[in-house]
Amino acid sequence: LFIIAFSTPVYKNFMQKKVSIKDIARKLGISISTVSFVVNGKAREKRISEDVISRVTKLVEELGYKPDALARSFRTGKTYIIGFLVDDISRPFFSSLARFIDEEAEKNGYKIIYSSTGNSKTKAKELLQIFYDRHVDGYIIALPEGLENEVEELLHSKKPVVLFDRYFPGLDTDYVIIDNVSGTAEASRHLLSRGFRHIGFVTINTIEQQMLDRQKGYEHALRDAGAPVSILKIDYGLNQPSVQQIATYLKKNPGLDAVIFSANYLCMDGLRAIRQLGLKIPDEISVLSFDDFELLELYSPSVTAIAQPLEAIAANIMAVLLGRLESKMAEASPRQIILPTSLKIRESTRRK
Amino acid sequence: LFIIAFSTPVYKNFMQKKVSIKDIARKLGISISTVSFVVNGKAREKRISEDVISRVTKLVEELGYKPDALARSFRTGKTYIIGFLVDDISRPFFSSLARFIDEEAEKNGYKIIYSSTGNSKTKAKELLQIFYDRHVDGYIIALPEGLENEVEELLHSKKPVVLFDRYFPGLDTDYVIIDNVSGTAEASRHLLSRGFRHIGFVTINTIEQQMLDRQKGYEHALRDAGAPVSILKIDYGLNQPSVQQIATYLKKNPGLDAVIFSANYLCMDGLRAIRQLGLKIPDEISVLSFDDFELLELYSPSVTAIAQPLEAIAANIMAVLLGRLESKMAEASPRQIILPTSLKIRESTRRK
DNA sequence: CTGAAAGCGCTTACAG
DNA sequence: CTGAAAGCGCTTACAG
Repeated sequence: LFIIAFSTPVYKNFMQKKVSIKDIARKLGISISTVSFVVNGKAREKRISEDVISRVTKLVEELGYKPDALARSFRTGKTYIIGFLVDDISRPFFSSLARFIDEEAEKNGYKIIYSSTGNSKTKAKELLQIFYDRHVDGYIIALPEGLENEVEELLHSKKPVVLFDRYFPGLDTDYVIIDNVSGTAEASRHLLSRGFRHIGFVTINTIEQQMLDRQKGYEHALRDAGAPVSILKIDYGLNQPSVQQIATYLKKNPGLDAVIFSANYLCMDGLRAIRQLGLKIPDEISVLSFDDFELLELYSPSVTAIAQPLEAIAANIMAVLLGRLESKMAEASPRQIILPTSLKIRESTRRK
Repeated sequence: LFIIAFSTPVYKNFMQKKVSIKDIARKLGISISTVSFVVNGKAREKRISEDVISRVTKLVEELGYKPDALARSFRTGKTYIIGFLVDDISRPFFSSLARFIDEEAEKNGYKIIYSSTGNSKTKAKELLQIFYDRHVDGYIIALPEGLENEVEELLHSKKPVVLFDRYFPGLDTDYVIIDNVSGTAEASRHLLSRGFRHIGFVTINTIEQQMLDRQKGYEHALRDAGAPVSILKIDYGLNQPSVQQIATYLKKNPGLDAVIFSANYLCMDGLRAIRQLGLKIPDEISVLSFDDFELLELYSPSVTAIAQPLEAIAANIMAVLLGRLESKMAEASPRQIILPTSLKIRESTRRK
């Protein structure tokens, strides 16, 4: 970003007025243009003499001059801020990504501002508007259902937009997702290979693409094996809490010997339901979760899970975004990245 | 913040040039000063005629004019950005706070940029510098060990600084913490009242005030009851992982009938150690954790925990910070808020 | 009651 | 090889 290493912490010198480009120019008896060129690494390009370069460099270091970020942003329109829009930053999946993404951004001089939509379409629109108004340089978005049009319009702003977690088949944009179909297919085959035949699948009643894909992987694997398919679609926001819906489902289907929860919050509720019913895992029912998280490894028995490659997701998001920002691939066609999941086999799916 | 309601999403109109204050002024044949006054709600104060006010207001709405955030920040020095510095944004405690804090900030037109120090003092200094360079309006900081001087210097910048989670006794600044001493004291008395006498305490080898306070509460309660004190101080970053250190401690102290883990990451490792040793909770050993999190409620048996009032912490942080930002209490003396914890009694501390 | 103008700290064509 | 100047879009003393 800057070509000069600034070692002096500047906020330690509040008392003295902050140094501006004018100060440097005046003290050296040269113009601010020249100082600007040197500071921005355009000295050679502008053919500034070696002598002037070194005098500027020296004084800049001495006085701890840094171009004011606000003035620069105002002038150039670049804020070095990236907007990160998620359902809920407090969910482990998003907060883990937040950590990795921030670290990657950091290395390139960017900062992240985030916001949680809480799954509200209205809120999501407002937040995108706020990001836009604040001139973020790029967007990282877990696309809320029904926001396809807004995101499409955002693309006209020519700022890079990278979707993740979900995508919308009709949107021709960058995205980084995981291979949901293969993830659940592999998990289903794992259960089948361990002798489970009556495998239930718990999902939510939605049109979200990633949830549909997960269901598809399960259905395909079971049909290929000639095993019966049994799906519970939870209605969120209905009067009945999901723990109860799952408990009812399990009671009504006593023949099930395994169940796949298609999201970690469903698995949490599933574990609660199973505990309520007093079922033993894995002897009475085998459990498998989409999206691994700390609890599953620590639970007794530990729970088999389809893990998302968090670090790889973050790395890919940032590689695409930074690539576009640094205009190495500003005009390249959309990069659509699908990462493999990995199955963490644990005690909850022990062979019958 | 703005007195005018802007309903038209502006990012939907990329094609047409963004409207500036000049456009409004030109179209109405008045000066930009007048437009500015009206837009900033200073019309009455500046005694602008009702006629002009309504004409400006109308056109502003019609064209969807919004003052450019970047220009305004540059001019006024206010960025409406708050810097949030934590150990690790992916930890549930911090990410939950991040969610609440963002929501509160949102209501007042502020955005949050965050950074994780990863417990590195050097990193933390750099990050504070970056926040400073970006002209954040305020700081919310989980004070890293050894950064007291830097934070003290930051106070000279006259931007509000609110510490949370930890504080440094010598620093006369705003902070929001919890009552660690009472938290562990209450927890200890709970165990004693349930018939446990040999209660161990697992903490880390640190000078962090909040960890010392937790230890103090435990020690006081046990001494008051005439019960023996037994403390394990984990050395983080040593060759031996903490799970092993805890397992060794438990093996060497077979007389323990309960153990308090003074942080949730210690409890996680503790649960792993207990599982390794094959000890039954709570029959062979009772477990209690400082800092509640989802896993503890779901674990079998569910684990008793000292819960921090996350929403209250966030609300208090923001109340103090926004109060200072809106200069209602710009010069008031430091607000030092200590919030009570609450004990979530669960199966892991069932009476012997 | 309203406007002309300075200025926030930069970057960048343009001129020489 | 370097400088004078315009301008980014605002806010705010100052003048009338």
